Amino acid sequence: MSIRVRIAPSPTGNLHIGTARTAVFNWLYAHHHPDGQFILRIEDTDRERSQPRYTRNILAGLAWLGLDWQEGPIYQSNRLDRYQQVVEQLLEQGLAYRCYCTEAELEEMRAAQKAAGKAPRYDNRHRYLTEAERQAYEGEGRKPVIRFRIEEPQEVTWNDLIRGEIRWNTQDLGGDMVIARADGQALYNLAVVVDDIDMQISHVIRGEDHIGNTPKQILLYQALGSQPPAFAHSPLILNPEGKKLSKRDGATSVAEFQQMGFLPEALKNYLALLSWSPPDGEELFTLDKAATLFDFDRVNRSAARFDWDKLNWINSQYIRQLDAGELVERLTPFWQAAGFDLSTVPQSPWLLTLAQLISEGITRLTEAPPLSRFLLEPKLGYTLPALEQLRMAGVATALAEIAQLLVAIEPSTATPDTLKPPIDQVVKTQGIKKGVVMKSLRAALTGDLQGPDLMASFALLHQRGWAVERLQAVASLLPAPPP
RNA sequence: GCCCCCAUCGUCUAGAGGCCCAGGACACAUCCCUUUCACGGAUGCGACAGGGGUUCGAAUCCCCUUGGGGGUACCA
Repeated sequence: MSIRVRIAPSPTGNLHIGTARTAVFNWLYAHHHPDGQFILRIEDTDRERSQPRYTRNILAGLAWLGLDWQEGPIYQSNRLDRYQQVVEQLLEQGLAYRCYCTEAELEEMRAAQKAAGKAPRYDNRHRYLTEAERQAYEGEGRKPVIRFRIEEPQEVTWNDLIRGEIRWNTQDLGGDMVIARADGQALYNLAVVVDDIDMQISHVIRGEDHIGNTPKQILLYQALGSQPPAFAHSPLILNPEGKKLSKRDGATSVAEFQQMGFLPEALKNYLALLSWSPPDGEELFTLDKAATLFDFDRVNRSAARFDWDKLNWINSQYIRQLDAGELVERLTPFWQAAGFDLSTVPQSPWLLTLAQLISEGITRLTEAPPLSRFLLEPKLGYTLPALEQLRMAGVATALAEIAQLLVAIEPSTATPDTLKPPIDQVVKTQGIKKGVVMKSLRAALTGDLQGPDLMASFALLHQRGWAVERLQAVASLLPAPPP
C-alpha cells in the first residue's frame, strides 16, 4: 500500500502554528517513504467562516516553510456534489435519516438533560418518523438536517499509531450525528471521510483534538464500505503556561513568525522537535534529515509547551550557519522595511561583510536593522551614555586627530589592521588611555557604547566614507563654552 | 456533568525491569575568552506528581488518587 497523507486546514483563520506542526509531521512521514505522497486539502465547507484571504495565507505559509505538497490544493467547496451524492446514498440505505428538530427544540432537550445531570446528546427522536409525521413537518415548512445512525451500544476501537489502542463506546458519541445541514451542505465529518476515501489516504495524522471525531468517522467508513485509514493523533502545542495557544501568547500564525524574523528552516526544526526527537538526540537538523529518521514510535504522547527561548536559540544557530550571501538575501527585506537605502552601499563585499559582522549577535532577523543602522543610515543618533563618553575631557581632541590621520588612508583599503596605527599614534601623542580612546571611538562612530566588533565596524564605516565626518562631528557635540 | 487522552529538571526531552542515587538541550548562575555586547569554552543549579501493588529488582508493568489537556455544534 502506498503512503498517502494529507494536511487539511480550514480557511477560517490564518495558518496556525499547530496546523503547521501537523503539516510538518505529515510531511516527514510522507518523505520517510520513497513513494510517500503529501496532499493539501482546503476544508472550506463552512461558507460563513471560510475566507479567500485565509486560504492565501495558508498557502503562503506552507510555501514559506517549504512544506511542499504533491497533490492539491483540493477544495472541498468543489466537491459538494460528491458529498450530496453520498448523503443520498446513506439515506437510501436507511443508514441516515431526516431530522426536523428546530434549534429551540434541541436546546430545550439539552437543557432538560443537563438539569437531570445527564450528558447532553441528541435522543434520536426523529429516527423512526412515520411518513405522516414527516409530511406534517414538511407542511410546517421545516427544513430537515440529515443524521447518520449510530447504533448503541457498540464499541469502536482503533490502534492509534501514537497512542496505542483507543476504545470508544458509541453511547458516548452524542446520538445520531448530523452529516448535512438543513441547507443541504455536508458537514465536516462526512466530507473528511468521503475525501479521505476518494483520495486514498493511508494515514490520517492530525492533532489530538480530533480523537473524539475518530470513532464517528470510523463508523462512517464502515457505512460506506471502506477500510478506515491508520490514525495517528499527535499531542497539542500549549502556551508557556500550559494553556491553549492563543493570540495573547505573542504569535499563533506562521506569518507572524516570519515577520518576527524567524527562518523557516529554524521554525520547522523547532516544530519537529516538539513531541518528537531523533534517535541520535541531535537537535539541529534539516527536515530532509529528520524525514529519514521519523517514525511514530518516537513521538511523545504528552502535550508540549511552546518555548520561545528554545526557538530563539535554534534560530540564532541557523542564522550563524548561513553563508554571507544567503544572509544578505534574508536580511534585505528587514533592512528595507527599516527604511534603509541599500542602493548607495559600497561595492560587493561590503554588504556581505556587514551581514557577517552582525550575524553573531542576533537571534532573529528583526534585530539586524537596529544593529546595522549606523552603517546603513547617514544620520547618526547618540545614546545618552555615548554623549557622556564623548564629552569627557580630551576625547574630542583625540578623535579629531584620528580623523586627520584617517584622511590619509584611502577608504577602499581600510581594514582593521590598516586603521590601527592612527589609534596607537594618538594614544602616544596625547597620553590618553587606550581604553578611553576605543570606547570613545565606538561612541563617535556608532552613537552607542555597545555593538558589533569595533575595528570591523570602523573599517566598514571608513570604506563607506563616513568615518572622518563622524569623528569630526564630535567637536560640535560639546556643550557651548561658558562666556 | 459525561467521555477520551496525558503525567521525568522551570521548559523541550532521553529512558521500552537491572547499564539510572536518571543522560542531553534551552533557560539560569559562576568562571574563562573578548579593551563593548554577544559568540564560543568550562563548571554549577535542577526532575521520575502522590499512594498502593507485581517483581530478587520499577522512572519503566498494573490499580487508585491528584493534576493537566482535549472533546461534548446545523465549526473544522
